[in-house]
Amino acid sequence: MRGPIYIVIAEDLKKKINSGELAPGDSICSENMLSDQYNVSRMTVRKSLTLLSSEGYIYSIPGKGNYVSVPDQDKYILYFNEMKSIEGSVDETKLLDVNVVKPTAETMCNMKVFENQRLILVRRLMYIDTKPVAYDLKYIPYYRGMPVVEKEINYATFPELVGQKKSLFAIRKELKIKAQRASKDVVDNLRINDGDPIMAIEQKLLDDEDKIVGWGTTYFLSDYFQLQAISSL
Amino acid sequence: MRGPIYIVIAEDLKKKINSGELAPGDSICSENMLSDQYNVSRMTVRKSLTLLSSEGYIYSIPGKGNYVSVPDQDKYILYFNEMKSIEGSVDETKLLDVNVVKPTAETMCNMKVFENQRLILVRRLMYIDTKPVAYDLKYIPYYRGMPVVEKEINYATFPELVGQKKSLFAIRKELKIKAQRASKDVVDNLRINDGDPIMAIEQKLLDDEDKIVGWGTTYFLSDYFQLQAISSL
DNA sequence: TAGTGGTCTAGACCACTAG
DNA sequence: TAGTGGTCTAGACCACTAG
Repeated sequence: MRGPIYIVIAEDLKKKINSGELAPGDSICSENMLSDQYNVSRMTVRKSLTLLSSEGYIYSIPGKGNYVSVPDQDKYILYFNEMKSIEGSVDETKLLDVNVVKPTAETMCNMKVFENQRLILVRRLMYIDTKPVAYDLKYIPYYRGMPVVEKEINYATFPELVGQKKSLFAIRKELKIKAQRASKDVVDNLRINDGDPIMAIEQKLLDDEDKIVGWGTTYFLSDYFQLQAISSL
Repeated sequence: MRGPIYIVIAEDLKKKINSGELAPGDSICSENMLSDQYNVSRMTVRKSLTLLSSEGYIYSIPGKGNYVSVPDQDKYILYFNEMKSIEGSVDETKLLDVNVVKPTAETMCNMKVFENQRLILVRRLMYIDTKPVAYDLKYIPYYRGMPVVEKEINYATFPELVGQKKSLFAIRKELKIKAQRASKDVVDNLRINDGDPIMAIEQKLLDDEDKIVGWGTTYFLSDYFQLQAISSL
């Protein structure tokens, strides 16, 4: 139980919250009371409370006091990387082709672009033991003079493909995860049977101005793919 | 750009990181230099840096300095609640049955219990427009004298079923998400065709001593189910 | 040895809450 | 009006880094 005092105070409060002694909505001793109890300055108490607040345990109402939060039961941390997500990891990635294409109705809608805009379409296959286990389609807005270097594309994840200019900090990502029957395109590329179950993960990449800088879907053979998530907090 | 000075300093640094002016690994001006630049006390600068650190933008090496983090590209925030996750939301939940059962090989393995332990098995169906769209199985360790009140179970989420004693803060959860063909049990309950694609979400609940306090799977009709996640940071 | 971040103090002033 | 949390200061001492 050694270490900085502010950690000790924070741990003491955490214990009370975890045990249920302090329930969601309950108020916590005022900062002045805590600094008396622990015989520390108010700033040290505030350091403990700031920590607990940033971890989601408490919140404050200025002028009133600090209170125990209602834990967000539905929030999870998910790790996903289309190049690393496959059980046993991918042996090989094969770049099928890179093309500049006209937008379809689907891509126009999803990427919010007009008919005259051109898109780069990158198609890849991931293999385990020479067996294709994932099929990957990615669209990136095409601008005149953009270099499309195939060598760089092969092993790059989506943000790497897109974020050459901007800092990776500035790129937001959204995932949609669904189970579905394999479509004809997927059946052909993964050499599976019509209607086999597939895990489809759609990725959308947005820059700091909310412009869509990339959109695509990875189709995973369901037997080779599983996502894991853990509760945050 | 008004507001507390420590927020201004933090936003200034964030801008430099987002624009790429400060790249991952780069060192940040020392706390003393920043307090000179902004004409504030070192404690105020430290407040800015603590904020950026807790948000994942920077980290510090004591004795050396503060540095820009390598952003965790693969980390996402996922919201999931088996009672609210269905597109258009569930109209009705039907409790099929609650039974005290002997553990199977599967539950013994997943819940780390022995043959002599008994389990409560709760089976539920979720409906939209009288159509069953999700089938839910949950196991909870049974202890003598445990009340099994059906009324309370019907609309409860998993943590609510389990966490009556402990604080909800103390319960950790793990999800496994996979696409699969419907098994016979699922086919029968959801009244679908053999082999239809299903999204299976397995939940494991652990208490603060890492004991497994609940385990179960929800099988969603894939047409009615989609998960969304957004990049954290 | 000079500089760095980590911890802690004792004070100040503020806006806000609630009796 | 007494008490609360929010911001900020000017100092102190520490262990650590790196020349």
